[in-house]
Amino acid sequence: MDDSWIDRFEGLKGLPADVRADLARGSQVVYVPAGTQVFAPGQSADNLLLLLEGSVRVQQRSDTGREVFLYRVHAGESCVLTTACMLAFEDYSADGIAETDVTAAVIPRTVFDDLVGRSKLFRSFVFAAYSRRITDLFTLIDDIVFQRMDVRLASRLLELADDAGVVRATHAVLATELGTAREVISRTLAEFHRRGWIEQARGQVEIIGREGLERLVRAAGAS
Amino acid sequence: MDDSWIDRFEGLKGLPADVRADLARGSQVVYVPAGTQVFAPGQSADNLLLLLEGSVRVQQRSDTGREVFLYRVHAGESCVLTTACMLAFEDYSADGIAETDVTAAVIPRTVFDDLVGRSKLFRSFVFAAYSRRITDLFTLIDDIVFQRMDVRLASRLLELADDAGVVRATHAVLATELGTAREVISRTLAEFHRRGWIEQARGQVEIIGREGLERLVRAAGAS
DNA sequence: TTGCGGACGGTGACTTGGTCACAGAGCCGC
DNA sequence: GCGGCTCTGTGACCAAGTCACCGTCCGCAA
Repeated sequence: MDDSWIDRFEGLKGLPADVRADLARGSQVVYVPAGTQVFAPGQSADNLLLLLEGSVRVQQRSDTGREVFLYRVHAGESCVLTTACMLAFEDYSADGIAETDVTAAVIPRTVFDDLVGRSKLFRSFVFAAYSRRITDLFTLIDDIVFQRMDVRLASRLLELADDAGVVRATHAVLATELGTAREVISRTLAEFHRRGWIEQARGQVEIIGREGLERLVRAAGAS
Repeated sequence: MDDSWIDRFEGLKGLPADVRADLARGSQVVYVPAGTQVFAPGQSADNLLLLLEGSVRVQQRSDTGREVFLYRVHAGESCVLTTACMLAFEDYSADGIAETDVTAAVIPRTVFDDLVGRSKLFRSFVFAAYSRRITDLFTLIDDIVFQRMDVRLASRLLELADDAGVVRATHAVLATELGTAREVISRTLAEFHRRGWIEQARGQVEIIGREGLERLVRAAGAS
């Protein structure tokens, strides 16, 4: 039984041997190709996911058919918000979509519940994950309400850029990430380009004036 | 030892006698006058609050000094989001303010942790509370991003009105509730008045055309 | 009683952001 | 090289947030 993946999670390293063994035995490592819907609203979640590789985006579909990006789960993190709904036997109201190919450890409801009951350390792990997500949601709300779009876009570009400073995403994708309209992204990017901070091509943005973007973000004092 | 308050919580009624006794013994019922700051950012929460009477509003203070209303905790509910931060030993980033006089049961960290470990039912209670709050936050975000202000205001007025259809709140208060500016509230209320839905007086709004407001809310298909 | 200060509400001008409609430009398969 | 797709750009318009300022109401103290 391979349990080496457990060590990728900072909060789980110190698990006592018996708990660790039960976790390894009770869970299963799965592979999910990019684009898969990992969980969906109305489908009650029966498993806790711990991401080993890749990333999952979590978003809320609104009545009007539009979507808001809520947060992103990276490797080494857990999609912990589903657990509340899982244990409460309530339906989840958000979508989870694999952005890249994903490997994850799947922990069934019963195993999870047992571990939470038995191990204080596992409890801390779970609640710490909650804490982080919730704080994220709070700052998201704060951003949406008070932060200007250009600042939010600049900050997101810096975040999404690869080592070469290139962001591979269409305007439409960036728009849903920030919960705004495509046109707004187009206009703002045009402005960034006018200031010599970026170059644009179909489906990608290249950052050529990092300092300008960073100055803009800093001037607003956040994120 | 008076433990009758426990029965006010639907999810705790079925607790086994020993767990129930420990909960009653380990916790304490306190009285807090209106206006008290129940918890504050930067002050790590050491207790879980279960509200018996009154209500607490939870809001986030932003860097810019403004505030967003996040949610309201009513009697019979718990302020469960603090628990994550409590167990994770992280600082909470939101304010909690008693809107009315409040009586609440205070459960210290250690007792809470013990109960979560021991009782499956208590676990369900906690996670169900989480689930509800998180879903609330999701719909809040949804509202902020997609819903028109007039709809949100109408819906909030209906929610806050007492039996006589009167809402006691200044425009400024309504503004922070909805995360907008006072002027917007003033203008929107003026419009509602023009349509014969409300009467206004200093510090209060009287609903005289409930149907109009309800129709507006329904037409937008939400809340 | 009057007068003062502070809280509350109203308003106009302006900026930002979201919506709508549509047009052109790049990409791909056939 | 042609249709059909996706992606991007643009102008007009509306909704909402910001700024500046004023009038009004209320409580209170001289």
